[in-house]
Amino acid sequence: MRYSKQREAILNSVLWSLDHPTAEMIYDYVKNDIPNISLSTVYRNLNMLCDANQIKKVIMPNHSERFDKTLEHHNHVYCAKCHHLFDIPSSNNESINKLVEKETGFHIMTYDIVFQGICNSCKK
Amino acid sequence: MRYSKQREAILNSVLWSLDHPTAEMIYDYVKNDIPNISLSTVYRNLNMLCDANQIKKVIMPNHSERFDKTLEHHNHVYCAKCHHLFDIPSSNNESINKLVEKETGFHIMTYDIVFQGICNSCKK
DNA sequence: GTGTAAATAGGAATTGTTCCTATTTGGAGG
DNA sequence: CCTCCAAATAGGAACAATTCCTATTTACAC
Repeated sequence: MRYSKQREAILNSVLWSLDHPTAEMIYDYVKNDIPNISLSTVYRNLNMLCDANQIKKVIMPNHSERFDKTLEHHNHVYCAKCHHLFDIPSSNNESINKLVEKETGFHIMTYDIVFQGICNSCKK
Repeated sequence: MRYSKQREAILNSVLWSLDHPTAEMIYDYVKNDIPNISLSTVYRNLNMLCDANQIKKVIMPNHSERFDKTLEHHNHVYCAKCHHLFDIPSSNNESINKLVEKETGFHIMTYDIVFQGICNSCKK
């Protein structure tokens, strides 16, 4: 993978983000540095960085995909009100994979859990 | 909700299905009975039937949504090779909700788990 | 420097889903 | 049985998210 300043900026915007940005958010942010970057460049590089295991894609049912700098497998909880996505550090990934493998006979490659609810600050 | 033969056919196609059909699959199937049914009618009715708790929508990260005749909350395992989606009957939904509520302070409304891997028959 | 494969910009195309509007239909009340 | 009207439909346009296409630019090996 050859160097490009676009990809560097895209990677940095994910690494520096305190959130789980969408491609659109990354696009808007990187445009400050590289005003004529194109959205397809953002998508292409996000996917390349995922393939290269430098970032992770977070599945978001019925919403656009989000990107995550945290590489370890973990789950997320999504606030139906403020639309923020929060991490849940998870411990026993191996065992849940094994459990499902035993139940189904599948070879499990990956899994994702997205909880949905109302977050603490939205409850008030 | 007033009767319509379109909705009846759509509901039946989900109830009779041995799979987790997509809207497109249901559309193709129902067209046998009602050749000039429109895809928007299929989508509208699938959503109405979900709202009326007669069927369930299954979230499918990066794929089109699927529909399920089984109303109890349960998880799914998706074969990355043959693209079939299988049920995993799950038992302790309450406890996993409570656990996440304790960890995050959220009020959890719902959650979905989709495992991905290679199914038994695709392994061969 | 030069050549070339890889990367980009910009926009078109695709996919999945929802929305819009004129027309049709279920079914309640006469 | 009719009549009426709100609800449902067909058909296609619109939309949102993402991927694809192509001519141009760029990183970097030699």
